[in-house]
Amino acid sequence: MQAPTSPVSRRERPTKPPLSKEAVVDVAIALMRAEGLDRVTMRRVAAALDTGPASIYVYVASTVALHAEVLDRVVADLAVPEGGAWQDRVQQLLHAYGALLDTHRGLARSALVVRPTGPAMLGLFDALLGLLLEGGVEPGRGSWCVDLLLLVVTAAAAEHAEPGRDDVDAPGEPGDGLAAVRAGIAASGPDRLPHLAAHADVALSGTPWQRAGWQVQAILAGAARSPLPETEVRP
Amino acid sequence: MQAPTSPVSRRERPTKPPLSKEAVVDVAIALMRAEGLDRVTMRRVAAALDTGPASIYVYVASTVALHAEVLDRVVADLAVPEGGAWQDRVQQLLHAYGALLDTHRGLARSALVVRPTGPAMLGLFDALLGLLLEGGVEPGRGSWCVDLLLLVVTAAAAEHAEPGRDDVDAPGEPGDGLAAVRAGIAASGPDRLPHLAAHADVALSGTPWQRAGWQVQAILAGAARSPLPETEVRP
DNA sequence: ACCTGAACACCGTTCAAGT
DNA sequence: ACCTGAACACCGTTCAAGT
Repeated sequence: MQAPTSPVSRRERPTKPPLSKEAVVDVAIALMRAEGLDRVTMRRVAAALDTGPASIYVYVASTVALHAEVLDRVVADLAVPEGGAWQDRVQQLLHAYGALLDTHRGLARSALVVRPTGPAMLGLFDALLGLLLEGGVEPGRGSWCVDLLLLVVTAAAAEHAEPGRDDVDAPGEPGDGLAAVRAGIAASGPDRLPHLAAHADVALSGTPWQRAGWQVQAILAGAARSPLPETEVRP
Repeated sequence: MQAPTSPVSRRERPTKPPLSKEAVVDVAIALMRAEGLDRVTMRRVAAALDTGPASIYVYVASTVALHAEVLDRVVADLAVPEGGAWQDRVQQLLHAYGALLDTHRGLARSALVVRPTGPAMLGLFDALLGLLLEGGVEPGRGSWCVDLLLLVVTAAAAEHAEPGRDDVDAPGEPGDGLAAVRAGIAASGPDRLPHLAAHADVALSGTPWQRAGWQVQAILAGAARSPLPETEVRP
């Protein structure tokens, strides 16, 4: 059921490959689409390029740097929505970003951890900040708000990607976070978890995306009402 | 500069160790305090207990399960604040949780990824939910809000833990996210990142904790004003 | 029945040696 | 000068064999 070792093998490129940062990231993305980002390792990328792992370090500083590069390349495909109210455009852009993370296995988890600084990611940040400014949000608030919005969407995507890792889905197995929580509540009992036990149904309701949608709304609603702390600029 | 292979070696326990889930987690925590959670591996825990890695799998299902167990044990030390307004108590409890994540190297990053379901973590969730209910927040909103609050604090702790991994600190080095962002903005230029370039100072201001503090306030402010979507309970 | 030695199948990263 | 083979120092997990 598993493909042979090199999904991008010399069969696809009979001539010697040119070897460049671009080529490395290309191969990494192909590998990710085929098997998920956590199988995109220095050694596998090197193997797909018919060379040793040391060669990759000429173009990319580390494995996490490679993963960050992949994320940035993928994010570069996002387009800023044009029509409609600024809140709707924020929601559309965040939705598109979430969908992007969702279609590339393992990418969301990585994005949750890396704090990416590539040009495309900064472009996304800038676009969202622009929309908030358009909505009259003050720049300092706006930046922190964008931070938070991206975090929420990324976390939702990572959570949504949780269950079946390779298989279709494994109900009740480890990885089924919802069932684990339900079991945990039952195990502790209503004495130790009075509020959770009383409201378990509503507390565990909704998909990660529904939750994220509400959270985004709540953040936007709250941002306009919360003043910044004193410390605003640091030298 | 590096300690010998087993920080918890047979020198500390000259007699045969009893071997139990408790003992395994104890050793894991000791190892984490000494070297950080990402050095808490099955093999090292096994070595510290003078046995082979296979033995650990009798008590813990996997490495991430072990890390989750460590988190839960550490969180169990949190106490719910008693006096004051509910908002202040929420903030105090979140602050304590953040400080906890902050004092154990590598723990925040792990917490960001695992979605823990241990009794202590559920207890923290329950306590926060209780405080929101006390503040008149509706249970469904409250649960999603607690989710978001914990996410924000965890992400702040993970970000704060970024810079010097082993060394004191390495300014300008990879890992200095702030400098990387600044460099990225400069590299793209004000044409491609108009809003970020215009507001770079204020956008990059504040520590992760200051940012998280504001975000928590904004979330609490927004939660009271955002209605739930239609889907509330699922069977 | 319960535990574990040894093996399998991988990793990231470095550096001395080659072209 | 630039690239990389080979080595170093690890991993998680499994399973057949031991007690």
